[in-house]
Amino acid sequence: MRGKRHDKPDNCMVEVAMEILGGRWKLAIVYKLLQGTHRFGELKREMDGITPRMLTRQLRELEEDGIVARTVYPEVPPRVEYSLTDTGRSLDTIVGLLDGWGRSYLDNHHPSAGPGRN
Amino acid sequence: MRGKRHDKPDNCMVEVAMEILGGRWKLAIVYKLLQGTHRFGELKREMDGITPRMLTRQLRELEEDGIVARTVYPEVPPRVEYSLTDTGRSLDTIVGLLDGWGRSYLDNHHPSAGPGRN
DNA sequence: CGGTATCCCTTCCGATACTG
DNA sequence: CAGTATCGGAAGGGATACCG
Repeated sequence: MRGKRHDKPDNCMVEVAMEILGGRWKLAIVYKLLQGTHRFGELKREMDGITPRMLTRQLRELEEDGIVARTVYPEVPPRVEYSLTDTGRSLDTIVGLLDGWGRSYLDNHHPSAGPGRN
Repeated sequence: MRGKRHDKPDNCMVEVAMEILGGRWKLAIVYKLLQGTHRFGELKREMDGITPRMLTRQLRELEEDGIVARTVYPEVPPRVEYSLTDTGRSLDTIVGLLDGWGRSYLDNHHPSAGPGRN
């Protein structure tokens, strides 16, 4: 999903969004940060199963793409806070709709009976 | 993005949507099909650079996930038409917003000057 | 606390050639 | 026309251990 950076002379710009948000934990992070600023450790604790390596990587990529802002406080012990940029906050509606869509998807395809190729 | 099928007892269902829509060509396909039913060859011609193998795979996965409906007409030469299910059409708003977001993202991060880690 | 470094496996996905 | 078969590279991402 990465590698070809947003070079889409295409008709449809959906893929641009996907290149930026397509990572395994990207939207989950944005979702958390929509609720407010978080420290590294907070995110790590609240995102079930993520390794520090992955959290760092995804945060750095979101930062480079202008979605997340990283603030380092020169204290001991170190404190680093992550928040959304304006661009990041502009994902509010979309993330909300995706969350709702996923929710109702799990309903309609009632997980009790659903096979779900696995 | 695939493999762990929609098993998210989590707080946020965004990842469910991502597992379904996260493929390289998935949303581009949905985007096309939102404009109406298409035949295999039509999609292939209109989606720049996609190989038949990839088109088949992504269509099949979308079908298994209940997004796309596949209709085979027993004719010679063969004709197969792809359209969206109700679930697929329910992505209309989201796809539109993602498209708009990608578009304005490319603007704000004016591609003329933007470095874009590559 | 907030990360890195290393290793390695899996999945994705593109190229190419072939088929009913 | 609408696919399949096979191959192989590359990116994504998890486990574990260590660092300033």
